[in-house]
Amino acid sequence: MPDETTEAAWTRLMRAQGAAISHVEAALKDAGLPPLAWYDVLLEVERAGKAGIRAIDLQQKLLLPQYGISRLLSKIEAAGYISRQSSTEDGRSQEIVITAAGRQLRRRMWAVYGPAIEQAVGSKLTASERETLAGLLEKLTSPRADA
Amino acid sequence: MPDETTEAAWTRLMRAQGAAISHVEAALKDAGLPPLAWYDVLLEVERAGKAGIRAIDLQQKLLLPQYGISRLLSKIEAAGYISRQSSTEDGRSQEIVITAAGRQLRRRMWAVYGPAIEQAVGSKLTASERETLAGLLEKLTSPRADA
DNA sequence: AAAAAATACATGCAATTGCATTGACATTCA
DNA sequence: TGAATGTCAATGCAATTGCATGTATTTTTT
Repeated sequence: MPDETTEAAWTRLMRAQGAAISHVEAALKDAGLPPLAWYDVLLEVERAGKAGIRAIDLQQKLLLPQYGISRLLSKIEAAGYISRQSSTEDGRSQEIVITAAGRQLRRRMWAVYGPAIEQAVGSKLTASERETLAGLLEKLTSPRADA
Repeated sequence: MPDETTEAAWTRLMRAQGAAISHVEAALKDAGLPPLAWYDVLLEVERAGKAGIRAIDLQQKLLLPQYGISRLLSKIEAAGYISRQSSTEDGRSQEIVITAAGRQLRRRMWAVYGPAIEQAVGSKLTASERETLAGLLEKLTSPRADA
C-alpha cells in the first residue's frame, strides 16, 4: 500500500494535469480552433518535413491508440491540413505530409496554445521550480525498476 | 510565448499523467474491476457516511461535468453500490449513500489501485522527491496570480 | 403572492472513443 | 516458393461523452 507522500503526489498529479489541460483546451475552443491533439499531429508532421512521417511513428510519438491516430488523421486530412500518400517502400504504410494550410493552422494554434501554457504552468512557478518539476516528472515516465 | 522550461514542464506533465493513469486503469481492468471514477465516487460517498452526499457536492469534489456525475451515479446505483434518495430538505437534490456492497467494492478496488499507484509513483521517487513533486503540483492548481 | 431567476438533476441526440475484426501488404519459415 | 506469421492501417458496432435542453424545485424580486 502506498504511503501518504505517494498518495499526495498521485492525487496532485491527476488534479494538476486535469486543470492544466482543461485550461488549454478551453482556450483553443474559445478561439475557434481544433483540439490540442491536432496541434501535436501538425507539429510532428511539420517536423518530419518533405519526407513525411508514417502513421505508426506518429502513434508512438503521441502515445495514442492505433485507431485513434487513424481517425484523427482522417479528420485532419479532410480539413486539408495534411496529405496522406501511400509509401513506395512499404505498401502497408503511408507518408503523411503537412500542407501550407496545415503550417498556417499550427502557427495560429500556437498563438493560443503558447500563452495558455504560460498561464497554466509558466506563471505559477519560478524557472528553477519548473526545472525541478520537469525532472521529477521525467522520472515517473522512466522504465520500471523491477521485473 | 512560454520559455523552454515551461514547455518541458508542460510536456512532461502530460506524459507522466497519461502514463500513470493508463497504468492504474489497466490494472483495474485486468482485475475485472470498474474504472477509477467509480472508486472516487465510492470513496467520497463512503466518507460522507449515513448522511450521504449530494450529487452537486460530488461534482465539485471530483471536478466532473454535471451530466457526467448524473450518469456515473446511475450506473453505480444500477450495480447496487450506492443508493439515491431525494432530499427532504431540498426537493431538487438527492442524498447519495453507500451500500454494504459498495464498501466492499471500494476495498477490493483499493487492493488493486493502491499497489498500482505505488508502482507508478511511489517506486519511481524517494520520499522527499515525492513531497517536492506534490508541492510543485499543488502550486499549479492554485488560483491564478493575475486578473 | 405572483413572476422571474436560479439551482439541481436528467436526458435526447450527435460526436467521439474503445474494441474487435478485417484487409492489404511484408516477412519468415519450412 | 508457398504457407504461415507478422505488421500497418481502416472500420463496424457498441459504449461513452459532450452539448443543449427539459423538468422540477427553490430562491429572489417586485
